[in-house]
Amino acid sequence: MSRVRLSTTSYVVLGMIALRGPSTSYDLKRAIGRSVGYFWNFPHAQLYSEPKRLEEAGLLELDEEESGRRRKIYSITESGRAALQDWLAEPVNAHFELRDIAEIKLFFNELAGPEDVARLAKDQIEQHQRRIAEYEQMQHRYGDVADVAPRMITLRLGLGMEYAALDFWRDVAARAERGEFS
Amino acid sequence: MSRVRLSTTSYVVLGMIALRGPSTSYDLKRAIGRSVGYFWNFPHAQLYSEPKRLEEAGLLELDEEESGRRRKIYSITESGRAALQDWLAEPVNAHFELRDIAEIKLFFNELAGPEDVARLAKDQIEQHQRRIAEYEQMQHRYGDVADVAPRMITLRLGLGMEYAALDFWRDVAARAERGEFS
DNA sequence: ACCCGCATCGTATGATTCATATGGTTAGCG
DNA sequence: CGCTAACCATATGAATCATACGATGCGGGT
Repeated sequence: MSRVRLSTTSYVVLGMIALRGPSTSYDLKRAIGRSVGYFWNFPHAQLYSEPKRLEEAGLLELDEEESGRRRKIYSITESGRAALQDWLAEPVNAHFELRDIAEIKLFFNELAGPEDVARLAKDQIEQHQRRIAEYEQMQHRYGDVADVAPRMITLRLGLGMEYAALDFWRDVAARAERGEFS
Repeated sequence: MSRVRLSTTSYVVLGMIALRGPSTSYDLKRAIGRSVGYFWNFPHAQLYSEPKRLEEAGLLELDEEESGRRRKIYSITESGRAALQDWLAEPVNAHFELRDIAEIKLFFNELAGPEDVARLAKDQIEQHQRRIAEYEQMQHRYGDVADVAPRMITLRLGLGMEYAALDFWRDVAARAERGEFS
């Protein structure tokens, strides 16, 4: 029950367990992969080490499966829930962070060949179309399942950004076509 | 001139020096802060260690100021330029990555108080308005300065994403108003 | 001329995070 | 009943990160 530093990752773990109920690391990995993972990346190894830390801090409670794999099942404690709620109530002063290699390459277009830019744009268009299809399928499947609907709202933002990106890269492709990067 | 692993950061450094000409680490820090920094984040310390690495690998050339601070001035070598161009020609198979704390908190809205969501939305609206103003000012100032214009194209994507986010959070704020998160 | 204060500039540090490789386990199918 | 594909977990060293601190020099005021 010692005092520990909680990172964003910690709160995602707490939040996921609070939403889903008792979960194993693997459960978390899968649940996060289809949701929060889209706007906060995790190496899965962290989903094994982090719950352990949180358990040692008294924010999670550990239970082991009786048989089979004897997997570790974590559930949230009162003080875990309290920590989470405090965090949710805290103001967010940060702007989102983006890491986009494609944009970097485009920024350096002066140093690249014109066919490089065309290729880049084409690939990005495909990327975003794929992602849009993914999101839309989720929207379609879970959009009006009552007990998950409140979590689906972030999908709208995901889609909005995807469409913005798609439009942009289409425009870049058109410019490349017209020889603007030569 | 040993073989080293080059990261995205490495290429940004190479690219910046290729664009700007001979530069000190501090120059890089500033130039990146107003441009590529918006879609790839750097702790500034890396802009001191990375050029050193690249110099040891023969991709940059080091020159020291004669007087004063004797700052280290880096310029790109032939093999540096070649490495950069190879990278620019490589296809990008990755989708951009996002890290957005606000979205995480919204995802967990079921666990938070309704006034938390309203507050969150309000803050995000301000964040994005501020960022939009920033971008638009850049657009306005440098939009038709011939020698930097080709680098300004990424601004459009930045703006597109900002507007998508702004719309989204306005919608969330309106929903909060209507009591949808209670 | 000189000195003071602020902006400029640079580096070291320990803590986190990360990618990746490797190794068990189990269900279910043939 | 044995085999294989999917499932599950951890260890490791490298890369990244935030942050704190230290140094330098320019400009203005006296």
